[in-house]
Amino acid sequence: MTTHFKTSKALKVKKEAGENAPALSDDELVAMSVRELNQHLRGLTKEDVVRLKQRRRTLKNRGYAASCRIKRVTQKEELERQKTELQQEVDKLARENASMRLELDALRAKYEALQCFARTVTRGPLSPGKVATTSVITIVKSANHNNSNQTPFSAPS
Amino acid sequence: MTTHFKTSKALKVKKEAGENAPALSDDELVAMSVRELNQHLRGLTKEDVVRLKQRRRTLKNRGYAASCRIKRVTQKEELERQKTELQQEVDKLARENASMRLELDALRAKYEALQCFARTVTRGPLSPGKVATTSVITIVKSANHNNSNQTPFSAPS
DNA sequence: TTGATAAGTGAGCAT
DNA sequence: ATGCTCACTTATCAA
Repeated sequence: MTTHFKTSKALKVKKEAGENAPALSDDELVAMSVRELNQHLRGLTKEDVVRLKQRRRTLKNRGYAASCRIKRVTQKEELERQKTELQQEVDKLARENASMRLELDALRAKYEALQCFARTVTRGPLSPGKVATTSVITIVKSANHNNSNQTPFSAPS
Repeated sequence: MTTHFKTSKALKVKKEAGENAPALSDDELVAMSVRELNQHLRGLTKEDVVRLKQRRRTLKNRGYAASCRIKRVTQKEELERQKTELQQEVDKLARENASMRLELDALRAKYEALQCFARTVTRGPLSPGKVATTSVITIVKSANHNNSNQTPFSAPS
């Protein structure tokens, strides 16, 4: 029994070795752990061992190269995404800027008109007040003719 | 003589053919025009011709691959440059925006103070004018206490 | 045919 | 040993 077992074992190992090597697919070989690999390496020629290990390394390298390319395009896309984002922010800020500039100019005009009126009133409260008020209203209307707000002394929105 | 010449010629041609092929450096071969190449191809085996042409193609491809890599990094650098540029523009616009916002708020405050004064004056020109003026000046001073402009009715810079 | 590019291979570096 | 990246080769596509 013992002898039989040993013999059959030895034969079996040899057989497995001879059958396993070609049975290994690329996917299996590359996914295998080192310990698993060593099991499959038993009973192989030194040359075969080297060959198999080299094949594994090559397969691994193939995967690394693919990762490397994917990483490259991903980073490029990310860069372009950030660029688009920044461009949108620039546009938004520029719009805000322009509208604020308009608002500022309009307020300046209103302020100056009111200032003018105030001077008139404070300088000569002797002249008829009705006339002074009417003249200021006219100035304000012409200052922001395109805007809706035509109330002389309203708060600046 | 003739025979000698012919023989020497023939030998010379063979000799040149045998010497030219290995004499061609990669740089020479890759820089050569098609017409120049054909001259060097004379008297070569079909196999040698194919081999030489293939070597030329491979060398060219090597150059193409190098261009491709250079282009890749150049484009990436360009993208990063544009990104930096946009970021600077965002910063600049944001600063402008903030300062305009301050200016707008200050002007609004000044405007409202003046408005308040104007209402006082126009509503009750019966009360003493000197008192009303003094009170407005106080308001304006407290409105922009950190700013330099403390003249009551000056233009808004 | 020429030029460009994706995929695969090996060299070499770093962990 | 493993993973990454560069330079090169090959296959393939477009002009």
